[in-house]
Amino acid sequence: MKPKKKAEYDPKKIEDKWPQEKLSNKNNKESFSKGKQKKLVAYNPVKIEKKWQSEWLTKKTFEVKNNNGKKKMVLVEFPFPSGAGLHMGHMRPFIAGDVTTKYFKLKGFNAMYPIGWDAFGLPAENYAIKNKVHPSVSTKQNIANAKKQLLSWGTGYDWSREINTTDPEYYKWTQKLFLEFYKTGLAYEKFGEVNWCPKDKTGLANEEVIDGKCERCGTTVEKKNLRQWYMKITDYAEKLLEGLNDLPEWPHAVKVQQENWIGKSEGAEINFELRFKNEEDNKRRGPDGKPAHIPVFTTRADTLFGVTYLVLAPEHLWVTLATDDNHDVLENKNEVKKYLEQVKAKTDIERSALDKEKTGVELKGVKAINPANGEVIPMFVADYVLGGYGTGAIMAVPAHDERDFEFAKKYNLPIKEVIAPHFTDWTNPPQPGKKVIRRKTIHAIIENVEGDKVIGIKWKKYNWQTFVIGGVEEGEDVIEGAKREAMEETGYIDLEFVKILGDEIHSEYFATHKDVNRYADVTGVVFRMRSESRNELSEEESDKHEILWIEKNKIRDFYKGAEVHVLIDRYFGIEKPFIGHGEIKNSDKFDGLKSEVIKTKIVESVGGKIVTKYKLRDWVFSRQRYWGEPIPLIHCPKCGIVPVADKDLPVKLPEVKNYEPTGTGESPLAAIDKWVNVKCPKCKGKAKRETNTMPQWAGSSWYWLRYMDAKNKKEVSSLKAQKYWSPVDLYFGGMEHTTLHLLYSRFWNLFLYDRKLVTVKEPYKKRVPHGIILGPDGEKMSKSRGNVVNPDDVIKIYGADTTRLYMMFLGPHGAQVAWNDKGIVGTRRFLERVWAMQDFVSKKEADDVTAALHKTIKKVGEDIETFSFNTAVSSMMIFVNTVYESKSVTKKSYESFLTLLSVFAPHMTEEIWRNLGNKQTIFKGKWPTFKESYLKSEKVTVVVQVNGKIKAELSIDRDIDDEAAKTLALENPKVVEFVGQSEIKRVIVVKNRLINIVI
RNA sequence: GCCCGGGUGACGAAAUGGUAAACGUACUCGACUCAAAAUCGAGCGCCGCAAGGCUUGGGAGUUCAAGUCUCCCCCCGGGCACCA
Repeated sequence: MKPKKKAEYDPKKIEDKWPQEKLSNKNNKESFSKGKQKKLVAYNPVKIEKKWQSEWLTKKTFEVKNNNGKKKMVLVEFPFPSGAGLHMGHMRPFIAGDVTTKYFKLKGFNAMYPIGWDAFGLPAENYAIKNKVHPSVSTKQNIANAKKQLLSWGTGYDWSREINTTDPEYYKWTQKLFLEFYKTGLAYEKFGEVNWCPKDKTGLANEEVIDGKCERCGTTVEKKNLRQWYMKITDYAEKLLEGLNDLPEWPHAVKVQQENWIGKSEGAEINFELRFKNEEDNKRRGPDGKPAHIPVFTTRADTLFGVTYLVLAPEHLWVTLATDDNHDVLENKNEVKKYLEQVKAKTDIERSALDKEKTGVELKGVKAINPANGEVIPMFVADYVLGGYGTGAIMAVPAHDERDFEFAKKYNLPIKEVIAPHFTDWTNPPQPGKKVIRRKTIHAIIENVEGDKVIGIKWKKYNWQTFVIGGVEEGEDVIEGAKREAMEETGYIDLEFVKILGDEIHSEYFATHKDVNRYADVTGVVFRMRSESRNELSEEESDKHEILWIEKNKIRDFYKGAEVHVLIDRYFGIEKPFIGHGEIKNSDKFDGLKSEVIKTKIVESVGGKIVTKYKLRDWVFSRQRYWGEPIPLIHCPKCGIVPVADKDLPVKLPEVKNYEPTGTGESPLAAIDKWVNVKCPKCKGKAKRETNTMPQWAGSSWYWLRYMDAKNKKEVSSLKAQKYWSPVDLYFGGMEHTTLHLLYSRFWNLFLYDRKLVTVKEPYKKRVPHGIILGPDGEKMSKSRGNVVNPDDVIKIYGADTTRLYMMFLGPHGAQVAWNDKGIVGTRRFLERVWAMQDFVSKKEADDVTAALHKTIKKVGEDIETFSFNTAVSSMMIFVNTVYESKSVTKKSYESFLTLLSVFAPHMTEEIWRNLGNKQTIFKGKWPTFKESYLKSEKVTVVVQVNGKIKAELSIDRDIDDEAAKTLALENPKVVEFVGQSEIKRVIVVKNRLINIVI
């Protein structure tokens, strides 16, 4: 544990260092203003920012209408309004989205930037309990506060579309959509073991358990048997996976993470028949007419002949039955029962700890039969096999699976190889079109007399380092061949054969010296020198390579080829399972075939079936808490579960005093008799409401649809509105939601698409993840660490424009960065300089300024579209620096520049824009266009290299032809000096950039 | 262990295979000032008085040319983790 530097952030301190008056350019106005005329008023963000914020709000500057030209919809994950307010982590994506949307507006798009409140959930409820206010009250306060913050940041949200998941007018539709799932059978009730957070006192979905801990509060999750509602997300596993292919603009990392979470694996189910000790048991037939059997799931059916035992998970039904009081097939029933109890006592984390030694117990009295070869094999129960995946039973192939190997070693079970290792040399791969020659070859390891070193061959021509290698000739066996090669290549003649290193392995490569592709059947052979007697090496041999003595422990460093590691392992007596693919052996009629291609054939030959499995599990959709959407169902003793009628939606949360979680697995709503007891909508008899509520993720699973049609009283979101706005063009958010909200909402959308309630399959065209903002100490911001920086404090000191700009300048949007005030003065200075440019406005400007402006227009536009906000800011700084060289700029250029800057620093640019005499807001203006012709200067600086090293710079005319450039370069005195009398082999000219002279 | 990102000055960082360190911070010097701050101007990777040489985590390779491409290794961040 290294000591961590404590956070040093203290707004007070910074205020001392940078008090308002120091930051404002009280004095510098004199130094810039050319004396005469009126004096420029100092830049004062406090005054300016408030003024424009309220004007934009009252004039509805950022509100958009439906069906109003080319659209863009920019979404940012809507915030949870916590008691602590919005933090730096919110600011980053919110400002990025704001910059981008404002840019689209100026580009002429009807660009929507909506916002709302994801206000249900545990934190709100816990906060309310702690502060002894009703969550509905605290939520209202928190929202008001967060809204104030957002406005003070200068964001351009469309407030006419504001939503709030806890508003009955909103959750009415959440409930309606839930019923849609229910009616289609995709929401179902089940009693069973679920993840339970003892602190939050509620069940959790798989996605909410991270490293065995509650995603919200970090408490270790327990298992509890409960009645819960589930969403059948597994029905959509394939569609969720396939849909990723339709999202070319999503980041690779996000797609990979979702793909892993869905965890598709294609394999086979194969039945293993059982043999009992008692013949009577063997005659029994199951309901399917078949003898007793265990189906196993495997992705490596090609290794079926290598199965040496079977393993069942402790939760496997067969184990449960075999150990109950009604059955008596096991000879060691008590031992097995004891083992099951031991397993049960372990937590999930203990069970899955990787370094843990594998345990298990043989199921004595029962055997399984390998359907491929009829071998009778033992059966085990062991907790390295999971009950919840596949069939809960595996066929163990210790020769080709690490876990099985480990288990087999521990319990002394047979290990049978069925695949010969195969390697392709990727540094020197087989070349397409070349002939493939298959040949027996040898790798000979020759030990010295003392036995502490072996011979290594260093090839002079090919940059290889090998053992003695070579082919086995016709009529020789491998030992003879190896001995012959060894003597030829090394000259040593007194060699004693020691051993052969196991079976053949296969290696494919391009044999450069023979110009063919080699498919080598390699055998490792070990010799020991009895004496050092040696023949003279032929000249041919000694030209080819030199002989080195390698210490045994350095062998691996000397010879690095992958296939050789297997031989070296065998040489040192290290046993390892081979998990790759290769040639099949010991497998009857399949021998000699490639393991990748025979899976299906083996499965067919034993009557198995090809199946696909997913790691994804159904989504536990109910919570035993108060502050969530009530599930709109009624339990009737006669009619069963009856959905609440549409006209009776929303089912409102009852206003109650006591809403603390019970911890019994029942929701606090269950105690509210007045609310619970209702009439059955069907038979009108006595019935009870469902008392579980929906999870945190319900309201956010469809919220973007509501933005499109926020005021609709009749439906969730009209298809007409959706047709215009869908899909969401850009979705800013965090990586932490990849397998939570982002997956859940894709699932809802895919389902609603199938129900024809939405118009597109995938809701978000492009996902833009941001790196998290760390505290000044480089650690995750958290109250307990005391390194939380409040954006409001920063704004108070520097102003919103400076803070926004710095937030964007801090680093690449996708990378995590530590919030550090160290550099923020730089962006403030930049804005001061932009402000002071008001004094530079004149009729003329230098050509440099015009060129710089056009370069900046191009760069800022491109950078915003690729979310490279940091470099957009720096290019604007370069422009301002250029203007400061000549201290004059035309009004037109200044206005163009202000428009670029306005998306980052809206307040100040709006203020100057109006000062310049514009009557309308800058945001009704137009994004400037650049002229290609201004981007190019007449002269360019070209670098002259000699052999790749820079020797001189030339200033030459743009686009002059290569020959002319070459001549100029060769005439340059510096170049002449370096080239001297040397012969010039080549000259490479890269237009307008570089000339490289090779001598 | 596997899968994604990363590793570049004192620091945040930039670089279609083509001048490494743009822009900003910090620092140094100069101007202004009685002085300081602010501001303006200049400098600022390392070694060297200089000429010049070296430099993008380490090692190899491809190329006229590598931070960028290929292979091996080390380190940091994130995700998954006995998924058969």
